[in-house]
Amino acid sequence: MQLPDKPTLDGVEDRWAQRWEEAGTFRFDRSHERKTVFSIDTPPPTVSGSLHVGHVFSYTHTDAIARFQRMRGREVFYPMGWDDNGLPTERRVQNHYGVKCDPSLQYDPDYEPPDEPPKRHLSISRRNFVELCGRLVEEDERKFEELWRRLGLSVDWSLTYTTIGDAAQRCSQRAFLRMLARDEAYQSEAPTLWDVDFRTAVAQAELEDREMPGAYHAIRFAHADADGAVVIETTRPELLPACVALVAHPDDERYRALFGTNVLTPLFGVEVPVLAHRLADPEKGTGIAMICTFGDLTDVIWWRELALPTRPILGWDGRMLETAPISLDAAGATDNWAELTGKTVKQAQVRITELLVESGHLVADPKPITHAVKFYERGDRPLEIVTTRQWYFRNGGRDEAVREELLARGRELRWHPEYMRARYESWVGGLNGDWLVSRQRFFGVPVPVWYPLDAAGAPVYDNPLVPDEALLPVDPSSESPTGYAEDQRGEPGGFIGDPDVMDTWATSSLTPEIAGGWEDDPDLFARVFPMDLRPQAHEIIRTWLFSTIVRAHLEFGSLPFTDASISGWVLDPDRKKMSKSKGNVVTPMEHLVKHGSDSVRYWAASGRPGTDTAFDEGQMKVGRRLAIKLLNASKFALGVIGDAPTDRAAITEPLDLAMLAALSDTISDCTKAFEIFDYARSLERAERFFWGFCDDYVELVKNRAYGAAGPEGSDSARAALAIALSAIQRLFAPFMVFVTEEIWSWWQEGSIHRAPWPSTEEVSGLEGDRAVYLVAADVLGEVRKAKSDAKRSIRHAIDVATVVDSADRIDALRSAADDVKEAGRIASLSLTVGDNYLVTVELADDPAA
RNA sequence: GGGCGGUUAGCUCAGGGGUAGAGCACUUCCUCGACACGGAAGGGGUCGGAGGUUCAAAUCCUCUACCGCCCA
Repeated sequence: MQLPDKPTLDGVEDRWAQRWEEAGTFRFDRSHERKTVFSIDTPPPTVSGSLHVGHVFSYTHTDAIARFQRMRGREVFYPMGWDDNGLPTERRVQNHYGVKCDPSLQYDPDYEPPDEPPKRHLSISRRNFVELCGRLVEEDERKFEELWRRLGLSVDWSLTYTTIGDAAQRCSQRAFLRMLARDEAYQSEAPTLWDVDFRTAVAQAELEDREMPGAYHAIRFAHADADGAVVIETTRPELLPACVALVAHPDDERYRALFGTNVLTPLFGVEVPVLAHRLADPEKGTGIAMICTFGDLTDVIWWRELALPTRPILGWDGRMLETAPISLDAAGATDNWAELTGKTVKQAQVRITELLVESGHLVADPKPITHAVKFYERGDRPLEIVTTRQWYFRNGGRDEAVREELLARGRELRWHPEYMRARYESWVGGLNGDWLVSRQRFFGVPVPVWYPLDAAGAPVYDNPLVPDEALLPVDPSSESPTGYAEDQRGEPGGFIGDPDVMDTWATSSLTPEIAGGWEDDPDLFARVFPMDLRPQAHEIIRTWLFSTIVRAHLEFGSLPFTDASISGWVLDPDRKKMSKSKGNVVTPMEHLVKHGSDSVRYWAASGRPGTDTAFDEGQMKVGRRLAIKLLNASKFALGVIGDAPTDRAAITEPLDLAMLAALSDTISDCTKAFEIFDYARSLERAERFFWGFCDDYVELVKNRAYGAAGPEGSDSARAALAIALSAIQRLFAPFMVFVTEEIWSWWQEGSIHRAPWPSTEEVSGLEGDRAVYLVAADVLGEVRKAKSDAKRSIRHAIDVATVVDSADRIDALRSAADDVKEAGRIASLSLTVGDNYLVTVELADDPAA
């Protein structure tokens, strides 16, 4: 045993992180069978910028569970992944280097970005752009790894994967091709939600509603074959040239007579029908609406169900097209159209409103309103709807049977906490279409198909050319399909590559398959899949969790993991969600340095599963205090235990046996809590026992342990202390990973993180009457209180202490009377049976008597 | 509009039929053979509100208010 003179927390993080790496403490041993493995489907953090304290929070929860399982004897498969593919990285690269991607440019192998990002972004080729993305994410990933190591995550760093790496691309493309072969992936040319800034399609899962100001514009449409007019109200007058019909509710008496008649659009004089449809809301505006292709998702439904023509007016860049989709024969129509072309939606709205005023078609001033508008969650402007060819995965959004199967998977999965299941169910229940997976972006996994070109040079989309799985990953924009030469690219009779990449979720929904080496390493895959645990935050249940279940269900007919543990958010001290835009984001490293990693972990582990938790430095200080207490209490207890061997058979004192009974209860509580992934409860139980152990038990027995009552009493106390201390250190090991390793190293061989989790077996047969510990602690507390009330030192001697209590408790106390007297410096202890618990104390005149 | 969670001490939160708890903050005291990066003690709450079940409700049930989130 080697005890430091002055124990300290200084430097424990660096010292032990390095030892763990050298010793391979957390290396996954793949020789274990599936049933002894505990595999974790780690969330790959998005590598675009910096980690924030919310990451530290949730990853600490997972790490505590990983360490518990490891100590319980499971071989833990705990990889780290980096989600580097996708838009966040592209955006970061654009800003960091001041560049933008132009796929029409040629690759420059010697390209170097400017030292200072220029104000006006430089256009570079797709391949150069992707290379810059790769360079930047490598830097970010190094910083992330440094932080994770400092935090003490027990990750096996040799298993690290990235979502843009070859293995992930191969996995993602393979899964795509298999879905294509099973007709679970398909193409469709259809109206699609579109972000005009990113110029890409967006999926339902990536939408959010934002309350935005708008205005109802009341616009008069003249009847085509009769006098008079009908007034509609719209928030989007700029879509007037895209109008294909007016619509009212079939039961709406006001408009019934108009159904089947035609009206003329103002400014453009296009004849459109007045139709009936149940989705027209009589309460909204004037109760009659114009249908445009396309203003919103209801327009899409109307367009489809009423079989209306398509009149697109918006380009992919969100500006009004050059070519009108309508005849411009009507008077003034050509001029009016010319006023709009090239304008953004916003500019067009202003101009068309002016034109409507001039022409007298705007019947009232616009009425300002606030309404929910759909945005891409990362976007800055409202989504538009444009018609494009896209790839979709069937996810139950259009198929009731598949939806039911996925709901059944949600019920099969064990959720922690249980109530999070409701989020999954409401999301799956509300799906309104299949999963749109193609993105018109660059830094992602390419859609692995080509299209043959017919004799006229037009792509034959119905007959895509697919690569052999052995050739994956492929990049169709730089590689040619089997049977074609590169010089046939773009030529009639040749081919073109699909220019799109897949949605980042289309790849990250395969993290269990990527990390587990699906098809690349079948032996590994069989040992880790389905995973035992998916830890993640609640905000991505609809995206990551759901999509992962979809993929595993379709590919394997199983869940991708059996348990999901859902972490909450970190809120700022005012209980607001932390976000970059609010400027209240806390960067973790400074707190790891300031308070110590164990202290920050303690704060994180105090957050109950699923519960949003306020960022609280106070709680970190408590963690710091706990770490120091562990240090000092261990040093002291080990000093008392000494180098002489201890023998559990020597534990005969009732107080020692009572303490061990309480320890047994604690071990049992902590274990049960961890088994249901309630790390916070486990920590709280361990902590409660530990403080009582220090305040009461150690105080009660230290004199006896030093030999005040002879060798037998000392041996009993020393052996009990050794058993308890060992268990305490291990109970805290999943949380206070550095300090527990430190104190374990003073007297034990090997890492505490590979030591067995405490078991009630360790104290079996040693559980005495719990009441002895309880009563002794109660009385000692009364004695302390008496001294404190009298403003005397805790060491002040007592002439006589009298305890009145029930017969049972007096009996229990009698068996620990000598320890109570020693700890309280009580000369005479008088025990009386009575109805009302009472402790009275007579302080000695001489404090040291 | 439907659903989920929350409301307990000044603050942050635990507890989930049997005497209201912890930490922080506050007050007072204590250097005592681990611990001043400490320790002890104390003050402080009609457990959001109203009904109900029960010998007994912070806890179970119903309604309700407010906060947050999910979905439409």
